[in-house]
Amino acid sequence: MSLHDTLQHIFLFDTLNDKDIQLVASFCSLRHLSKGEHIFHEGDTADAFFAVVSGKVKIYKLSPDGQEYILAIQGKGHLVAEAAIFDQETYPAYCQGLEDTTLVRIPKDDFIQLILKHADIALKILHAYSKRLRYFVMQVEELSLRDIKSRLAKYINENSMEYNGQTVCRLSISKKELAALLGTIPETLSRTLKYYKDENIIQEREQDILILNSTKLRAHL
Amino acid sequence: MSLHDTLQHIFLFDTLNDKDIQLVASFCSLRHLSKGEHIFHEGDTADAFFAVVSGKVKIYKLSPDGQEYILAIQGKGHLVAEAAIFDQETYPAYCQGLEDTTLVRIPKDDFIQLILKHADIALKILHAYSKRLRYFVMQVEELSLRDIKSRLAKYINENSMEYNGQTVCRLSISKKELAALLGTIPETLSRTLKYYKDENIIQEREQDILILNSTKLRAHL
DNA sequence: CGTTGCGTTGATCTCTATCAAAAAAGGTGG
DNA sequence: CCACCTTTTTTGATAGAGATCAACGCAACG
Repeated sequence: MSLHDTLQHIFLFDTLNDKDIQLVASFCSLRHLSKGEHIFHEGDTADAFFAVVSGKVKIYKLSPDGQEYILAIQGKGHLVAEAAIFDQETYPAYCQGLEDTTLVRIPKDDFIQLILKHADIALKILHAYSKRLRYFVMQVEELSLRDIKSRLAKYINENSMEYNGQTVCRLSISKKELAALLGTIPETLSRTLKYYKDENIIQEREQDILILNSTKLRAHL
Repeated sequence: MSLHDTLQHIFLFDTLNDKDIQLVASFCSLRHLSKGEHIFHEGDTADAFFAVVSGKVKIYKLSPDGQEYILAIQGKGHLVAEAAIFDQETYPAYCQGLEDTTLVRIPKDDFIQLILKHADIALKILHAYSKRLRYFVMQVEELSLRDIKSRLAKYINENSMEYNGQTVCRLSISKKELAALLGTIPETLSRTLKYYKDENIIQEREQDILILNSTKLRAHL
């Protein structure tokens, strides 16, 4: 797929006419990321943000003693680092590919010029910001008011899908990473999963978590 | 001070000419809030956001069992609920006056129209969003990787000022509220303050915390 | 095969919430 | 200004959640 076609499918730009897409294409570029590769590190100069075309990246921070905390995992259609663009000069976290990933790189300065001409794009990115902000408010709330049982239950609940009669949550990330995403450590995650398994609320099968009793699971939310 | 003059001093509008300020004044209004009074509750329809003119408000959430968590305390010059405007329909938290407070109420729909005409205002609010987002990212990081000693040290450090030779942190909120802001309870805050006092790192005097040993304090960050 | 990293399990320890109660601080009405 | 009541703050004792440390099974991989 060409850059032009790719851009048309990014929600930020999907109202633009052909001529304007052409303009956007003139300053955007595709960036491929192998598994484990970084697009940026915390503290790097933030001169661009990204839209995920395919694959998945994790945004994470490191504590002074090296512990990792995952702020978000962004897949197809998500924006990455859009928050760093209108404020400071540097990225506030690390961004690394969880698998082979393709992104569109959107340079800061050109995008600002675009907004000044197309105010409706400003509204769209404001909308994206609002969603992101709401997500973080939720995170803060969770971390300060909920325990790990509850956070895990929420994760499973929100990431499960109906799959020929079964409600399944596919773990597309490692348990180590899930732990970091839930704000805990692998040992505790393992024990919490065991708790739910012992209570016959869930069951593990390869990459999947089968939900046996969604009522009981929701009771932990 | 008239609404017109007040608006001119809000950073969102400080580049507008007199005629446009007139326009903004036509849809904005002043709102006075007594101590303890709410502007909005979680779940209320979000049809406006606010700018604090004087006083102070707290934005907080309640857990199912009634525990309060303060997301932010906003004083003069800050925007309130700007995040709720471009996304969903409802406020995600409560907002209550900590003291007698005056705010400008900015209705959502009119503001969106304004942005479409003045794209530079879009940039300003995007800037405000970025700052807010960065703040929450920091909060999430703190809550998941730092203990309470560290969070308190950070608070004292960031809210202290030089005051004739002394480094002082004025507590403009109650300790109960400070506890809720740090994501803990008053008992634990009290004990943590005691720890720092016993270590001769700080000293309390009326509304103030005197920093006796900022090196040791920073060592806890 | 040895090595390396992930996941699980067990024992222990630390931090923080909870419960209880006293002390201190603030109002309020007389 | 004082007695009274309410709320905040502090202190103590206890319990529980989750981190840490250590060890082991297991799969992937050179």
